[in-house]
Amino acid sequence: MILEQEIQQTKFSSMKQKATLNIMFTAGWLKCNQTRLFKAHGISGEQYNVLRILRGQKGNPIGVNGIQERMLEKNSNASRLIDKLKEKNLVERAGCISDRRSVEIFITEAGQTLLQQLDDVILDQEKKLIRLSDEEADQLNNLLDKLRSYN
Amino acid sequence: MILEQEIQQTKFSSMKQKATLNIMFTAGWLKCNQTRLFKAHGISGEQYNVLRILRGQKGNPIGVNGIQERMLEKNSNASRLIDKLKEKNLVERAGCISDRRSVEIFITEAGQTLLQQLDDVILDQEKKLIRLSDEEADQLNNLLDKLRSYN
DNA sequence: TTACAATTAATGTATATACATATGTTTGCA
DNA sequence: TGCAAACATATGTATATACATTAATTGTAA
Repeated sequence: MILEQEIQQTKFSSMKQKATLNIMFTAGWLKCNQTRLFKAHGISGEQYNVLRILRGQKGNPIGVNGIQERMLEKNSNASRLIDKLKEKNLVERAGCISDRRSVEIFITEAGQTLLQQLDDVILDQEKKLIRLSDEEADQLNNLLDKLRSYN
Repeated sequence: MILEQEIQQTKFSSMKQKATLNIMFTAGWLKCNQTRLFKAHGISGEQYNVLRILRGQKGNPIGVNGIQERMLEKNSNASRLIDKLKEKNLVERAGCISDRRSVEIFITEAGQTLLQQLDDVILDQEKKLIRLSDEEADQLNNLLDKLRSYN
């Protein structure tokens, strides 16, 4: 369905306004679809995001701040998300010796295992959900990058 | 900045995965920028969204369900958002006579005034924020619509 | 007409976002 | 050295999202 039908709005003040709504609507749609998958595995979308960031570190230490910077939602609260993940034994905290303000976070074996289980499921869902060719997806990526090209 | 720099991730499992992250990241970025504007006027982004839907009705009655359907975030909670708007006298509720389960929601004069104040500010911000030509914005809209073209 | 499913909205609970503030630690510079 | 500013993280509060459940009303089929 085109955006007009989805949100039942026929006119937009500008092409940019329509693009704004379209991006937000599509993001909500994607998130909604993914949430169900994550939930089935006992974590939330943002918790998954944190786990992926930690895996991407390949064992290199990263602090709460570093995680926050890499997150999709900049205003999320890494500190509390890490708490939740620790309760489930998916991550570990370790005080940093060289800077005692900082806390280093690592993904546990259990965390790695969970991510591995999710990898295929997520890719599969994305493949089904996103009705674009690789070429079109690439175009879309370029347009989004350009959209945000503040200086 | 391109997505890779923004979220400091260099490799993606697929073009579609990258597009997913890019859409979510860009939506978060747009939302974050708009939130500040709304806050300055005492409402939240989703409250603004509800007000816009009501204005779009041009006086035609719409129930809580109808609003929910038109919202960008399908899992939001229109009932409670309307509560908040009512507290600020931006909307009114009226019991529906033909169906006593239903409640009809209308935007008040104060709500209209607030929207009018916000209209220009929002458009202006979008104009500054979104670094695309109208043609590119149109392309983006088409790609997003196609992306979601489930049957 | 009654019984039951469908609907409409409200509410309850857990989690997340948005933003301000607090606490402890480090750094830079007078 | 001493002290203010900057920094890293945690916490507090209000709002929103995600989803299940409740309560009232309506539609419908036996």
